[in-house]
Amino acid sequence: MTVRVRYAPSPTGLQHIGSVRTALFNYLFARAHAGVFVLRIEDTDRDRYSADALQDIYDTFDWLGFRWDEGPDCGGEFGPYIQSERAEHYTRYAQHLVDAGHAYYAYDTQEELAAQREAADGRGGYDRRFRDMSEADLAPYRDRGIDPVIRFKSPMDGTTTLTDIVLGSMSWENTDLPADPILVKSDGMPTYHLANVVDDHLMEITHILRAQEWIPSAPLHLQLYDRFGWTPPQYCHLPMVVGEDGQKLSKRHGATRVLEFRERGYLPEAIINYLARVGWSYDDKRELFTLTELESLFAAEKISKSPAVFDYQKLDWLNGHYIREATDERLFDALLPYLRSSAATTGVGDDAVADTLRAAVPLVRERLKTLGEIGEAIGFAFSRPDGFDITEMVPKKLSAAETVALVEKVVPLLDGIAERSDEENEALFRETAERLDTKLGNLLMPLRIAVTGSRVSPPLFGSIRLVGTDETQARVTRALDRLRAYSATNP
RNA sequence: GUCUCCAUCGUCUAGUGGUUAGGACACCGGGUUUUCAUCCCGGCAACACGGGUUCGACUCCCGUUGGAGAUGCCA
Repeated sequence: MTVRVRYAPSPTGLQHIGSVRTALFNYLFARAHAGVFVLRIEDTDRDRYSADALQDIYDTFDWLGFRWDEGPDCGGEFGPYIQSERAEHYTRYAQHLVDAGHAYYAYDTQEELAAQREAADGRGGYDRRFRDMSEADLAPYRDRGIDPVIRFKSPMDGTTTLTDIVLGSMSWENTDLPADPILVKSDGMPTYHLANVVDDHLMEITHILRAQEWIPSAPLHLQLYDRFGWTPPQYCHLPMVVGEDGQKLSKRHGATRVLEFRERGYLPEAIINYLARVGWSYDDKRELFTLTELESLFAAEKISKSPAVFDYQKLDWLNGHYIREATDERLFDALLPYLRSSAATTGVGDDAVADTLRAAVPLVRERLKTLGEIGEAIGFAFSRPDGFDITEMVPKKLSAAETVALVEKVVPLLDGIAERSDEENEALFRETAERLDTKLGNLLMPLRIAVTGSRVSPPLFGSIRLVGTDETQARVTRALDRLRAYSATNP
């Protein structure tokens, strides 16, 4: 039997990093077993439906670069793959359950249910009053003019046992379970419970990999399979992804929406590599995995049971790793949009930005954790840094006057500096430092500040090449003037 | 409250009765280096607690504590 798994998001919100982890595990599980990965849109909540959310699903996976084998956009023999287009199935099977005496119509008003819930002190407790009501007793309720729901006749004794691939076996006393959950809402739409069971069966899903938050509803699903006379799929509940406080990951922890990670400059391979490792491991050594490698290495047996904290720092490290590993062309293409939209390049022509970036790629690749940092990293190449504190130019253990003297000696070396190779420049500055009996750093740090405006920058000679000889000389001259003025008033 | 699940360094984790409890991120030192970063080397740091079972428990059982999820005409 071929393995068939599904990712079944509901288009009510933007794709969350935790949901996508579930999608990834499903995808990898399918690939590792030469199976089929299905995308099914669970849009049975008409109130919360959002077209943007639907589009976000497609955009997210386009970006991440892994796809489903069957789905609304590519079809498949088990379609349609959008639940709102499958209404006939749910009503048919719900009616089947009613006819077989496993479900019934209920005519409660929202107010009555709210009152019951309050009386039960938040403990659920539906009173099941329509469960076995006679036709005669039912009549007045039918005339209330409200659209009924269909409720499941949940068992009132016995136990239900779930066998899970990662968690093992767990059992519930049926009396502890919610009383007669709703299968079909008053608007005629199925609830998740009915729709998911019917669809998973019809679509011949063999394994369900979903987050542990679904565990409490698993017994209901099992009971439904039983009433339908179907064999349930294998369950595999995935550990939750939480924030550093152990709570469900949310906005206050940082980015949670997947495309937000793209906006911040994360590479899809970093996201995939990171996500694969939260709640799953390969062995006691390996951290780096490509999607292709994961497709053959993934094993459900290695999924962990306990919740995992989303570690943004580790993601940063991985992202830096993949940035360093990218080819120049790839990195250039990836970086360009970030640089263009950066404040550092406002008013700069597209060609000029691209030319500068092309030259800067080798300079920044080992210095970036995210693509979004590019503007900050080479902003000095686009506009003259004027705001810096002039005392920054003065190296440790030197006075302002001594620094002025040193920089004056260096100015002649600036002629044609951007046209010389790093090796030539380095040799030149080393000779000079030796001749002046000072450290190389004492020559270069003041220059670095003058040219880039910061003590932290890409390698000096490369940075100077981005700026050009003329502009470098202008910046140094200007900084030197400021330093002289400072030196005069602060002897 | 009730039900269910979970519990190894700060974090992600390896470990399946006998290990100096391993790796990675982060952090702290050191080296390379024109700053930063990269890279290399080193260090810090964990089996929640209490009972059992056993010759022997991080590993098995029970309890406690802690955490999480669920308790919807949302998924």
